[in-house]
Amino acid sequence: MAKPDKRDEIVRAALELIAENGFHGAPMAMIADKAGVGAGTIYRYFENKDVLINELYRELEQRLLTVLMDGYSPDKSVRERFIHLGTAVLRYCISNPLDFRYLEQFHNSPYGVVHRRDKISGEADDKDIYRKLFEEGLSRQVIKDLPLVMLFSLAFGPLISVARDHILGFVSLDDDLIVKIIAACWDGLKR
Amino acid sequence: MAKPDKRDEIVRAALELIAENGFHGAPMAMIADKAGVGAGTIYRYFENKDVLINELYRELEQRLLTVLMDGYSPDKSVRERFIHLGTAVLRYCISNPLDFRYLEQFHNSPYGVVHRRDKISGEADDKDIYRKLFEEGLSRQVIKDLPLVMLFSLAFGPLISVARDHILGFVSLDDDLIVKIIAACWDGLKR
Amino acid sequence: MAKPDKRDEIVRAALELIAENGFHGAPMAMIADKAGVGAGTIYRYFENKDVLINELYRELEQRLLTVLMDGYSPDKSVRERFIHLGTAVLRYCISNPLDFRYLEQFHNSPYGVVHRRDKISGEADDKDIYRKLFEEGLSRQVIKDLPLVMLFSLAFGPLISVARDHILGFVSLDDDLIVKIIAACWDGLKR
Amino acid sequence: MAKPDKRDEIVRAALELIAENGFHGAPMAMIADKAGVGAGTIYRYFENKDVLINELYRELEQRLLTVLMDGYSPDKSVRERFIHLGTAVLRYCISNPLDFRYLEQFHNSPYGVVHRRDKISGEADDKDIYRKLFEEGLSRQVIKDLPLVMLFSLAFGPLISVARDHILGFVSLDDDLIVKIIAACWDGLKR
DNA sequence: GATGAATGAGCGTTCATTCAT
DNA sequence: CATGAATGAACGCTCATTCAT
Repeated sequence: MAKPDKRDEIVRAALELIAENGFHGAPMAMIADKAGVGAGTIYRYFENKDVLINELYRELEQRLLTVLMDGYSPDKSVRERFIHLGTAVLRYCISNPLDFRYLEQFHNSPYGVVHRRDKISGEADDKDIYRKLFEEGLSRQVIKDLPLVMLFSLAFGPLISVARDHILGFVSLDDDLIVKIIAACWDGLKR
Repeated sequence: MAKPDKRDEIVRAALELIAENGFHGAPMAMIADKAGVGAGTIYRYFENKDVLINELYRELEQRLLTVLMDGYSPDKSVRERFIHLGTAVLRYCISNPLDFRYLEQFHNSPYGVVHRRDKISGEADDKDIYRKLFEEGLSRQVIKDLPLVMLFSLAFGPLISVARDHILGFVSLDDDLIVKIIAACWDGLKR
Repeated sequence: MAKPDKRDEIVRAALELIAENGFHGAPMAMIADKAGVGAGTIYRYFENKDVLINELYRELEQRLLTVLMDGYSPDKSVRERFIHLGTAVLRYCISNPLDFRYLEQFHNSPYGVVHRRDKISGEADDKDIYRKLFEEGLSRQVIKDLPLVMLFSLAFGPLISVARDHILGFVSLDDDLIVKIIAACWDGLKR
Repeated sequence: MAKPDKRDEIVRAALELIAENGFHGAPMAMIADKAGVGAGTIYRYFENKDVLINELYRELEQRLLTVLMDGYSPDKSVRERFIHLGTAVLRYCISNPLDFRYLEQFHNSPYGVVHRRDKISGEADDKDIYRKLFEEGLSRQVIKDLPLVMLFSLAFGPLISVARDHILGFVSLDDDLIVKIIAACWDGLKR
């Protein structure tokens, strides 16, 4: 295995450039430059730009999942768990704006669609915690009887939107507002 | 005067290609081709690609606004008006998937950010109906006391997410689900 | 014959645009616009852009020749005639900067080379007066014994250079300087 | 470090094509082709076409300056120095016709005007030798009392014209004629 | 393994010219 | 005759990818 140093630098550089400038505002040469490696070196670690983009996505997803699971207790009520997760997501996005903007770019691009399709018969990941939580909520009849994907929309739609507004400077989220917005999302979900 | 025929064909082709492939999956030559015109012809109607993209956006926004206003009655309750609007938005997106995907691409791009910033001191448009509605809801104390932008997130976040899922085939929205999701959004908003 | 009005407008517009912006700063559409005619109309009067450029050149050459001949008396001495011509040329260039700049552009372009080659076995024109004058000067042994083309260079080189400098604002030619520069040219020529 | 080989080939190709066909008769693709490199390669060495054109100009100017200075002795008389310089210029132009035609194209274009304006508060270069020479000639009262720019015109105008005629085949300059034309220029300048 | 110079297809855009009206 | 909308070849330039060193 090649020195992970270089791989890390490439990934970091790609994250920063793509988050700030979008996929086509981040040429491979610029990524290489920012990473302090030769242009050709990127291709030792990633077959091509698409692969780099997808692997970077997976890494960020993993980081987010780790944060979500930190302090997550399956013993608490559905509502409490929902609030734990929502708060964690929002705080993560706000304190890691590059990660958030990258994830957004990814989702709003052909990559995102492919990715979701691939996941219809998916393995365990961040969304799965939610899936289990929602399924439990459904069976306990504490949340609305709607298809899972719609519950995701109800839960994530406002969060993502609000996180973007914060990052773009249209609102300034503090702890109070974070709590309130998540409570509001819960109001949308709960039966 | 130029036959508007050609302008229309260009706009239609651009809509379709950009909705399906994103801005950089839609080269001018391809748009021209699909529109059945010469490459240079586009430039008789639009100064450059940016202008084409922005004008197309404005046209779609206008169409959507028209649909929203159809049957909108300021005399009804805040809740009823919210449901009218939400239903109209969702129905429009579902029956005009290209429009919806175009609007999404636009919003999730530098164009969209610029557009929003430009509109901070904005004139009457579709978002303004919502603004007025929310302000009334706030003053009547029927919706939560949150900044306007967050109310937008609460209202639109789930709608957009759900519309996308429908278009990508992840859910199949029927009238029943539409009513339910909008009711859920209302639950998120209402005090 | 078509209304000469339009032809004149086209020629005038072409002169102005080409003099100010060069040949490729003067698209046919812009010339048509400035001339107040349709783009296609130009092609009724001139087969193509090259023809327009060449005909315009010929017109300017003719105008200049007329000015040169005004008050020209074959009876005066070679020196006096030379000074008459030089003064006339310089005054013309200074008071018709568009004409001058056009002529310059023309000479310093493939058109100019072709034009000169075509003229090696040439008819009567402005240069011919000079040719006769120089031939007479040679036979009278009042000017240096050099090939004709070199005499032209000695006579015109400084004039053109000085006219350009005046138009570009690097010198300001007044009557005194005009007289002096032409006298200097004569010093270069005379035996 | 890139082999300067390629840069040289590009420069040579650009020189040849532009000298022969003018700036717009020398598309980047054609230059690349003639240089035996890919179209994109040019942009590794020159930011854009303008930069290529200007750098090539500067290189030629430098070469010419070197030739001028070779054997130049500030101790000789103004006349002798003038003749040294003029002879060197003319010989250089004649034996490097591509250089000469390139320099001409450059001077007779917007580039040239910008270049001259930039140089009004200029550093030492080829023209400066002339400036010093003329200033000395003025103070010694051996050359005519005219503005510097006009002295340049008197000195260079005929030289350039005669060099062009030679290159286009309208005269054939030999050593004898070179000496004579420069002597004639001196006659024009001297008091 | 690492490099970065080289590549060339592909982009957005311009403009001389044509031809239906 | 006059028009100007339409054309498409050609331009300057970018960038993902390759490969000799």
